[in-house]
Amino acid sequence: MDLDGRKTRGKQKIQIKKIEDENIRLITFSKRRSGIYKKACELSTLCGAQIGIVVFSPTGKPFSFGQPTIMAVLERYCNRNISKQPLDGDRVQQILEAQRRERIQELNQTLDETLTRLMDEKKRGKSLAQLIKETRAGKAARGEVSWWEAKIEELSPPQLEQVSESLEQFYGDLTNHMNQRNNDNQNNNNNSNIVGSSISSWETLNFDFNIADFDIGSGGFPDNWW
Amino acid sequence: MDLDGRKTRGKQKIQIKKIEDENIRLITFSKRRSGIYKKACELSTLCGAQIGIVVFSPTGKPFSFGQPTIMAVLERYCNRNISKQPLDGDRVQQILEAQRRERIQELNQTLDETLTRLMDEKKRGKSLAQLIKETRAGKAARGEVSWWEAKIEELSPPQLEQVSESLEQFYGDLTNHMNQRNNDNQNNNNNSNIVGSSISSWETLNFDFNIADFDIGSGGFPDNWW
DNA sequence: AACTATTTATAAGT
DNA sequence: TACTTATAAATAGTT
Repeated sequence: MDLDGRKTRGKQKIQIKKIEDENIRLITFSKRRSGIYKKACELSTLCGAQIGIVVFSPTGKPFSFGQPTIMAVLERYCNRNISKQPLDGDRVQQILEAQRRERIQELNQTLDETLTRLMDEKKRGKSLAQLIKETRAGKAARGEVSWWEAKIEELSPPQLEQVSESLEQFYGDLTNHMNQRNNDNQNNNNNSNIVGSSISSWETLNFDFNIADFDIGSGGFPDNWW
Repeated sequence: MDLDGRKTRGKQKIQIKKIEDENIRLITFSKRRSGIYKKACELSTLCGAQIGIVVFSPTGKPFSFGQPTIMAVLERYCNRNISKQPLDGDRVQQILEAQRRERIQELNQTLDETLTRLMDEKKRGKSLAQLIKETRAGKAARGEVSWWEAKIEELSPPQLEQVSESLEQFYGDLTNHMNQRNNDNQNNNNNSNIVGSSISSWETLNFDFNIADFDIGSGGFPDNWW
């Protein structure tokens, strides 16, 4: 490495992708976590903003930063300012659970209705493929959006929200399905236990980018665009 | 202000203390919040770390960033806090966590690489449709699975978990992206206040069932086919 | 942890 | 809100 005179090569540009070397990864994690904390602290001071950060290391160890405290920020975020006790993860957890369940339940109902309608049509002898096409066409005609055909940039914020919710539902249902086949994941530390769902037998499900709509702007995209 | 020839004075050093001018404070908040999100995103990608950030603006508006989603991170964090689990089990837990994240990261890396390659090829004038088909064919030949073409029933539980996680990531990115465009959705009872994302240039993204794969077996399909 | 040469973030201006 | 510019700050690779 020809440094001709210089002591080091200084900071080198790196690609934003997973660091394969475990040692370097851990060091980088440490350095950058500190950097983010510092930025968070400055933001808080400069702007009088509360901020909370939770981060899990590559080995799964939890870290957090909070101004004034992580729990104060999380509780405020969860709309329960229980200003007395700054420590009650249980409470936060309960609120999160409740909110999520509510949302998922709503979404499942919507899905149920849609599918019930499809099944009714099916009994009248139409092919499913045809029905799905029609459903999609109908939605399009009414300006509605199905999560599987969202054109992100063209959507209004409310529509985006619909897409987002549908995706969440889809995710919840997938998780549910997964746990049906796989009833030995009783770890109490992850999000595997989502409510009962309308979906109980996906045959085959296939996603596909609609290529025509996937065009890229002239400027390329940043390192971390995904 | 004597700039003698220079167009601006560039970045000036500032004291880290509360910015009194309200306009500047708000602008600074916005810029620095974005900066922190970007750092968080990079940390996540580089190190395979989950990270969640909650921040309240000077005016009290909540914002958040999450990888894969703010809720997932907070739930994970809170679960850990409430379950003062056996300490020796803790170590095992960490290892399992780490392994799980490895798989997820691999999957996402594959997706990254695929999409990066697609973008590169696109610049060289090939149609994206053709390229994605080729990519999918290649993966199929190697027995690999992309989340957008998962055939649920054929997947092993670990694979299902990968798909699930990728979907969650996708959902998180979508939500982040969505709120980047939509910073006036302040309903404090849902996940609407998320901003900043790893995704910064989805032009248009489109999902589509691949109808051919969506066919039903000869005997029709069960009551609860979905 | 410390050191530097670079890259990256950003304050101020437009 | 987005872009520009010059400078301050963060950090990759190394010791």
